Amino acid sequence: MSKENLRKCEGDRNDCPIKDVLYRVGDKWSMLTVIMLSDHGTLRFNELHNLIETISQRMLTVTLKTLEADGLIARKMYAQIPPKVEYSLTELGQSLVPPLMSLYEWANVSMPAIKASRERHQKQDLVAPDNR
Amino acid sequence: MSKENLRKCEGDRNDCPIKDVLYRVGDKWSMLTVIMLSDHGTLRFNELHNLIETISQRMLTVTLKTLEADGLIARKMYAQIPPKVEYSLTELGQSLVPPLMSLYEWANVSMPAIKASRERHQKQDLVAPDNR
DNA sequence: AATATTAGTTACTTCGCTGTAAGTGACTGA
DNA sequence: TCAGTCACTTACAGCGAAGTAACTAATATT
Repeated sequence: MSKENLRKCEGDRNDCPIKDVLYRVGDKWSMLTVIMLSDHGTLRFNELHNLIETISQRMLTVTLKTLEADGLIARKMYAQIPPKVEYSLTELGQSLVPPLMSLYEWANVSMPAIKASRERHQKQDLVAPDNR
Repeated sequence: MSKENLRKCEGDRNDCPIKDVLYRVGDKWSMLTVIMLSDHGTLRFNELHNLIETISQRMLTVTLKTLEADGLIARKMYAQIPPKVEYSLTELGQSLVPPLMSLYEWANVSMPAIKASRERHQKQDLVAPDNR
């Protein structure tokens, strides 16, 4: 059924749903942000900034902007000073959470095996420095 | 249950399973390669190269190397000339397919809405070029 | 002698995502 | 008058992933 679609991935950027989804989901901060909002419901800018300790202000605004432009999060600002802005997941954003979680669970289960495999390969490289 | 773990994502690189999985899965060609192998079972280098039309030889070898180092694919080479090398998914690699597919299905369902949202936002920007 | 085949390697460049640091606006409270 | 708050913006710099193009080994075929 979806096999026909998969073969389209031979093609370029926009025709390939796999590239699509990776481009949307594969950056450094989007998924963390989505998950934080899924976890806490609604958060203000600085609350997000505190939760995702290592993100810079710039990257947080950039991330929030693209997520909002894509309709994954909703932004509600209050006309008051100092400003107050609240972010939350839209329905579309919430629909991302389950597939994301399944990837997350996979990572939790599989990362040990992956890291073990990486180390095995590193050792092999060291053992055979290859005459050249 | 996993909430405790999620909060760890505040921390840095190696402690965060979400960054882990994105780093492993979020590059440009790895997932396409995994899915092609899941779809076709076993493939030779040039067969993969033909299936993923836009990948360069270099990126294909790089991608295959890291996937192999991480234990996601198996590489079997035959001692003959011209060379023959076959790639296939390991069990670990196969375990990645279902979560990947759930993301892929999400993309298929949600991309239209996302693209519509993007266009709506573009228009808004054009309508309000903001006096400066 | 030249060409084709397979599975790569090597050197180099480019692109864009990400990070750093400083500045902004509008108002409040000391 | 000056610092503080909140949610940003802007300009600039860096680095690593990705791309390009040419080259290689070893043999069979013409």
